[in-house]
Amino acid sequence: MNEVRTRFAPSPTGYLHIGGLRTALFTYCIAKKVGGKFILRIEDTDQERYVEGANEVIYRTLRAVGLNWDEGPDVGGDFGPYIQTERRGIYKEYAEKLVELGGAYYCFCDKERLQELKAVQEASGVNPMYDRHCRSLSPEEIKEKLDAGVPYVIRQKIPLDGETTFHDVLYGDITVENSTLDDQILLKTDGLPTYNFANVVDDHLMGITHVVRGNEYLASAPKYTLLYKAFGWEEPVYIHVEHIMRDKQHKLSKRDGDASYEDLIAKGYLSEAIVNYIALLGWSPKGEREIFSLPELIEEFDISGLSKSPAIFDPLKLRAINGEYIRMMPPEEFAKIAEPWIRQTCKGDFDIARIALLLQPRTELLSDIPAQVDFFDEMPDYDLSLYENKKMKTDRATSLEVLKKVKPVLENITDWNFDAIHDALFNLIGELGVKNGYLLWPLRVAITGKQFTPGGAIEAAEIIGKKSTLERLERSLKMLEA
RNA sequence: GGCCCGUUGGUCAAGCGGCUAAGACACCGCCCUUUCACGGCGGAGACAUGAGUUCGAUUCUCGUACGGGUCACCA
Repeated sequence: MNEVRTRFAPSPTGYLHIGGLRTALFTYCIAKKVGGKFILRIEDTDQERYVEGANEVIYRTLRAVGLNWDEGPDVGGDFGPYIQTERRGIYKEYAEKLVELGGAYYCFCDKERLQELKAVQEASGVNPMYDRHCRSLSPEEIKEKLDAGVPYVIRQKIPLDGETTFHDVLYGDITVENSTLDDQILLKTDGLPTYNFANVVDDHLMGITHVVRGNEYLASAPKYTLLYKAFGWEEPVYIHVEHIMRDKQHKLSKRDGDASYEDLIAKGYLSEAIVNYIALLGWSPKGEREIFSLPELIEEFDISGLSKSPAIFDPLKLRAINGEYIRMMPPEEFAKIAEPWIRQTCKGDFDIARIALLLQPRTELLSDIPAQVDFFDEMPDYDLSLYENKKMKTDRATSLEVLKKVKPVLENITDWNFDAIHDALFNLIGELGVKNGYLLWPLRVAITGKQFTPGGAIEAAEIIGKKSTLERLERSLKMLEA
């Protein structure tokens, strides 16, 4: 009856890929669904790839989406430290222990020898593998080299024959011949562990019960099983998830421009929509609903819904989900987040809340906004063909005629508001005995200069005000008369 | 190349031996409507392929094709 403990263990590269974020999300859900703990561990054993400030990117992103960790570098916990470089002594200790247990051995081969070996193997068409040169060194030889300070690594001692079965929740049992497994390096010359070793040690020491990780680790998984066996430790439950792809051939990568959470936010996607969408990539809920908040996701999440095949990232679907989230927002909240986007192309003194209200049902992506509101400040130049509309039965001549009649009606409105404009215009429509669109279509064109606008003629007139409406109308009238 | 894994409409996907093979996005049509959206209704579109097992295969087994992963003192 152990407590469920899961971890997200990113490397600080300064960039949180949405595939990684999705892994974190699944990991988080597994723990939270049963009231377990979610742990953050930084895997920074690669000194050469260290990036300044990268940890903050990870913290910031996870917090922004609501994946709060119970234990981690900055919040502490009983199983720390949670940054691998601060645990270096631990790995050395366990590597040496494994040597004693017979599961590992010292290796003094230098890189040159290894390189040569590899070259020869490749040339002869053999799979490159360490030739186990140091595996049979005598204790005396080892001691001698150690005392002499010869640089060394510690390698895993893979059984020479037999086979190893590794179990994954999604893939079931995967059995491989031990002879195909390399005596991989566990502890590097610099005293730091390799990923494969650090993972096993840390997961065990931190009491991790479930591991969700990318499919790229599936091939090395049997070596983990061997490591756990050699230590006499119990293996966690493993769940390997497939990659998020750009297309059938390529993984979604940094250079695609929308592979990271921050890229997406910059493009105007909502945090909640991103989380919701990526959850749906490679996982499917039981029912037909697909809009879930994070708490709902936790409730709904089930490992059995995970998929074994790669999923292509579809910006269009994300966009649609984003639109759903926008429509679900309280209008005031939408107005708040929309304002900076509106202000990009609409600087004038307008009723922003009113504009936001019109925008809300027609915005899927916040970055769509600027182009929608660029006519408020100033009417763009437009082509007179906009007046021609088959369905409204309008053309330049009918438009000119009707707009001439509209002008005095609008001039007579004293209290400029939606209802007043609406009533005045519909009065006129009644008098003329025409269809609404016959009058309203040309009017909208005349004062906005656009084919599509958020809202119709009345809304546009209301927002830009009486003075501007009449000026624009006058200008359009002149264009039509010319 | 060796080893491992995958393959249902354009995309995400449900399905777990018997179904007219769900649903969503995208697409098309209609309705609503002062444009565009929103909303509503409807439509087109899929089990990679060949054997085998079975009364019956999308579902199980094997082969083939295609795709991916992995073969580092990177994670």
